Amino acid sequence: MARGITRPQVIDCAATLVNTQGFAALSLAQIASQTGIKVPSLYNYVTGIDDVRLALATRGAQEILAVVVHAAVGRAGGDAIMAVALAYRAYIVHNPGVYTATIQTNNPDPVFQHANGELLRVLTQILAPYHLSAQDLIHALRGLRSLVHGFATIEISDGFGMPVDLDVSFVQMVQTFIGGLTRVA
Amino acid sequence: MARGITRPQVIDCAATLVNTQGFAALSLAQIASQTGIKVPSLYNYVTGIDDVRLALATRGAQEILAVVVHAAVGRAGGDAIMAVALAYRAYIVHNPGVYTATIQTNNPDPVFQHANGELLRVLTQILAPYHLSAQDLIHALRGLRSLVHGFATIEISDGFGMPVDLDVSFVQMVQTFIGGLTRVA
DNA sequence: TTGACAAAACTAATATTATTAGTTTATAGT
DNA sequence: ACTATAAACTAATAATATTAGTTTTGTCAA
Repeated sequence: MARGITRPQVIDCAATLVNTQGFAALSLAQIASQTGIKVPSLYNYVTGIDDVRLALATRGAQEILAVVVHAAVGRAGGDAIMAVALAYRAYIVHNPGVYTATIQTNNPDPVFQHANGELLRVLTQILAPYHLSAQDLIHALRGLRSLVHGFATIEISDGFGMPVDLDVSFVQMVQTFIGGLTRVA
Repeated sequence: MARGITRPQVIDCAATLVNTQGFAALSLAQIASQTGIKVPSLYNYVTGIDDVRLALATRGAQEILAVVVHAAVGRAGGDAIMAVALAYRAYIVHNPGVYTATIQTNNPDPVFQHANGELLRVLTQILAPYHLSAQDLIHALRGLRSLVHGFATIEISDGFGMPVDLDVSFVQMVQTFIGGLTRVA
């Protein structure tokens, strides 16, 4: 009986599980087997399988915020948008399972909400130089999120069949978006 | 014992189920209860729950192809792109469960593959007037798919919090994409 | 009309998962 | 050393998918 497990360890275990085996492969049995305790003992750390999923979602939101902030510092304008988009996409591609958890049905956890709010704030700041109206700012935020989310989720589900460089496709798409911003502004 | 059930009826039932209750709510128990037969009897029509999911995916691919073709006929250029994008998005919003099935892990069903291939062909045809290079064509196809897929999936997961008209955001995003095409060409 | 055959339903049983209840064990503080 | 608590455990239950084997039902030919 492996005494001394912690909740973060359980969520860590779940994260590597979903990232390697896919979100659907998540089960308490898998986590228990990996952490060396029996399934019911997991209830000392989580309230159930849904709690694990929500914890993964919260972790994803925090990690995304971190990489986006890291990409944004010291950059401005289109340069910043491109860096953020690339970082965002890279996170999704390298953490497909956790990202899937992050976009599943809504998460009431205040930590999750806060991370998402901060993300929105950062993206808003990046778009500030374009002096968009309040309406156009919202349209632009939606567009940017759709772009990156759409591309990356198709990418991780292997939806792009063709053998043409994905990086080029992505950069070109984001550049078109940036171009559209300057025209609107 | 409700004799005379057919496989299409089973899949119909599954479709309305996932569209109303969400993809995760799909179960043989639900289908059985709706169709009036017992769970094991469903195995006369499907090989298991995964078969149901694949059938939903195939149906989704066919229906998307249909609405896209319908939107494309008689239009050209940016007009056609906008119409197709709007139709594609409308399908997703009105059939969120089936669409979720469609984008789940890859489907070997030749009917599914054929529908997807045809969809690609239609989109390619719509982009023909822009005289893109083979590479740029692929980039453009990826961009268009990412745009629509990303926006609609965020929309159906309630990811756009703000009370600003979604239609306007979508149209503006697609217009930016169209503008980018003419500049590349 | 009846009897055979096949299709389509059924019951029963098994394995897996999540969950709850109640019990034991280990550890930390007095 | 004793005790209180945290953290593990076993056992049991409910829901799911699946398989095996059985009964019912409808059709078609003798």
